[in-house]
Amino acid sequence: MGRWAPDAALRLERAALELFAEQGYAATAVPEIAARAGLTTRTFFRHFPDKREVLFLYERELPAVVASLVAGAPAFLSPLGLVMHGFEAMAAGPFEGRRAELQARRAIIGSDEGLRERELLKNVLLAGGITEALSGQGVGKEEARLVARYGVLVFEIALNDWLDGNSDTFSDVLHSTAYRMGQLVRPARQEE
Amino acid sequence: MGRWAPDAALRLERAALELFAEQGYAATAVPEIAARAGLTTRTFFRHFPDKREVLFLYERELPAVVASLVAGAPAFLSPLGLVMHGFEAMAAGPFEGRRAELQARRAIIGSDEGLRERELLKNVLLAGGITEALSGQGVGKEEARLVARYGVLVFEIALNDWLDGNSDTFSDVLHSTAYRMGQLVRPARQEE
DNA sequence: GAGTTGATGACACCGCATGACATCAGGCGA
DNA sequence: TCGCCTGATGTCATGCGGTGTCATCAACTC
Repeated sequence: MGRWAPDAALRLERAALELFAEQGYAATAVPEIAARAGLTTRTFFRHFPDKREVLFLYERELPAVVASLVAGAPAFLSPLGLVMHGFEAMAAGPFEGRRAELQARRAIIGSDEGLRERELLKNVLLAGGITEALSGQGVGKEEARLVARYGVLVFEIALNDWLDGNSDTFSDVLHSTAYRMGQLVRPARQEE
Repeated sequence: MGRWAPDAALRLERAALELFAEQGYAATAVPEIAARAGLTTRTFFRHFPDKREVLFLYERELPAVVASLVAGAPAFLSPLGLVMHGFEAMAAGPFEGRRAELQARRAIIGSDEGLRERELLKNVLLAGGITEALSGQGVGKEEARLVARYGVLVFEIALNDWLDGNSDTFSDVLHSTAYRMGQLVRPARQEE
């Protein structure tokens, strides 16, 4: 390859993030983004199915990555343990260094209801990937479904809390969120 | 009142459901819906902020209803108990008789990704209403947030499972989902 | 060097959504 | 009774989002 710059999607993403930060998401038209990236509107929609999607390029591979982490987790862990193991690896790895970048993204997403919707859908898709990975680890389908959705909920809440603050480690927030959530779901007892 | 039929939104909803069932969501244009309801396109958008929203008219009051049920729940219950109490009342009340209707709606929603997104947003809004109700019951803010999101997740999964089947009661499905979920989050142990 | 491939450009087109102004029946006070 | 006000609706214009279709053209292949 060589005729076209190979990073069209990346250029579009950068241009979009800049423009959204400068003038807001709603006030930015797709032709503007494309122009700043040196491309046309039609090409934008070849790389992204719609305008919102350009904000989620960075997590396109997330389901597959988390799924592979779950697939590589110690087999002796409980289903939920497998999921949290995968998230721990994400928290300590790809996410830890990107707090500022993720905060900027979240500010944009928070400014538009349509973007929040899309983010929720992404979470469900993430849960879908995890469900498959759990099945591959021998977890039953129904169980996998429930655990994946629960795990993603914990991850989502922890991510937001982490981005709200400035000091804690994502791993720490994830841990404490998981613990607190567990306490609330099944308060400590002697029974069973 | 008398000059205009007072149920414009309802007529639009009915027309939309009919057309979506006949020819699909994407293949139905807003002017069609408006025409069948004896109104104009512009009026459609006065009653619904966008095309998708017409499918969620029925649950417009849901957050407030559940919130009031939570607010009226026995005070000795745990936070999660309060939420599940509210959902139980919904399951045994407004939802129980509407399985067919809800199945039809869900079939439409399932056919379009944008509609699924909107449904997810509705769930988050529902969680928001529950969070406030829990706060009013003396539950701490953070705790309320977590419990509300968890409860709504259980409700969402239970609702889908109930609509998948044909025999069980929604209350039963809700109960069993809550129980199974709890087991997965904190497997039975003697500790703590 | 001729054909093929694949990303892009150019153009037309439709549906969604909104702002602005007009319309008109009923309510209400003078 | 008259006339003003209110509020839901109609009408028109406009802009943006998204897609189908065909043309273009550099690189690769044989």
